Amino acid sequence: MTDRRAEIVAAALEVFAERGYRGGSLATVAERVGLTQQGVLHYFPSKDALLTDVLRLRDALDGQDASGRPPDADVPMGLAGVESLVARNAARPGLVQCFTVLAAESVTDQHPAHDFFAARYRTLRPQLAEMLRRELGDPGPSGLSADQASALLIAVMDGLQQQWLLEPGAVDMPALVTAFAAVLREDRQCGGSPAARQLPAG
Amino acid sequence: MTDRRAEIVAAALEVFAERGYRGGSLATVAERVGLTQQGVLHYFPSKDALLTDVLRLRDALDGQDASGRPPDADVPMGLAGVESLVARNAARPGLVQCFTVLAAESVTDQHPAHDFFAARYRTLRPQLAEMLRRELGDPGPSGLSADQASALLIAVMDGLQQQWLLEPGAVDMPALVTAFAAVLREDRQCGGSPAARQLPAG
DNA sequence: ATTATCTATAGATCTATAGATAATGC
DNA sequence: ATTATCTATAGATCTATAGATAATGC
Repeated sequence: MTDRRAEIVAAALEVFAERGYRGGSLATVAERVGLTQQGVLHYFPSKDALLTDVLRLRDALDGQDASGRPPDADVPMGLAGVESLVARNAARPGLVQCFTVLAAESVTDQHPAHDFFAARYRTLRPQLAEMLRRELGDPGPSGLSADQASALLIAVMDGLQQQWLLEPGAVDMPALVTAFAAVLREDRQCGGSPAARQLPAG
Repeated sequence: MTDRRAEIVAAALEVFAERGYRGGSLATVAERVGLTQQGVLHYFPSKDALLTDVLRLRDALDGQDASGRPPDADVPMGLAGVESLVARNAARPGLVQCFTVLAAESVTDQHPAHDFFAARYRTLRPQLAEMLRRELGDPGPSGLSADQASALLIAVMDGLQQQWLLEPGAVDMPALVTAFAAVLREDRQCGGSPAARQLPAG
């Protein structure tokens, strides 16, 4: 059954979040779904194959936006969509932890997720840059080029996750991403004096 | 000899960078310094103790600024100092990788570096915030509070490292950090029209 | 005496393969 | 027949302890 496979992938996502890929064992995954380690290997030919499906699941979950729209909708995510994605992630610490831990682990030697994450960032940077270009111009009101703003926005999201996972109460991820987005949009007073306020021409 | 200890710690930093803490073995560290695994354990009572010294070394290396000033100088690092630290780190991928990999791994269950990294961020955020408050005011010219700018600046540095480690040629860390710092300082045109440019009162 | 190393080894793991057994679906 | 699951087990690791041996420093 595909049910069983999905159950195993969900358990593996948890286990990899808690211990990383190298530190998480098939036996632990098996235990959570009430199987032996060999039972898990009936559904996946290897631990690597299981990881591949976990990464696929993560993408699928992330692709759904708040309204539950399918991941491959014709309308791509805007800056507001990024903000709402972060808000949603703040309620899914397990998913965030899995992503953060595996992404960092993937930079290590011969890690099976290396190509996945390299491709993900290589794709995501120009995609977000294109979105920013469309919404804010290039350079945007902040003075950053769309390419710069894209790399920085991704960095902000990843970096805040790291801090948030270590001390959830100390870091308000959605508020900080929104504050950063506001800086990119420059919707704030200009020059420090309220009287001097000028709205961008766009 | 303390020489030997330092040699072992340096090798361990490399190994943990390449494979993480859980994935890096004492045997690999030993091999690099021409000892057996038991020889390494003559100098460190456990793998954990070795990790503790690696984290200490990282702090020591980071504390030195470009001019080689000692880490506990009375004059704390300013925003320009952060920029030059990033520029220096861009030439030390091994050190950066060790930090990034261990920091992410430290959020996993019962990781021996958890408290180290939690304390590091808990300390660093208010320190950087205080620096930003002094240099840029609170809120700063970008409209961000010093606390927000501090968390975001740390996130930018950590997040860019992740992208840079996966594809070094695609991400110019120092330039991006400098661009972000420029946004915090708002040293760019205001409102889009050169004539309307206003310098902050500070 | 102390320090630096080594060999030997206990005791846990871990992944993956082989092959048995039971249940399900033609 | 195929699918799901288990037991058994090979073959690698890994950390840490015990205790031998050689070299160094009083």
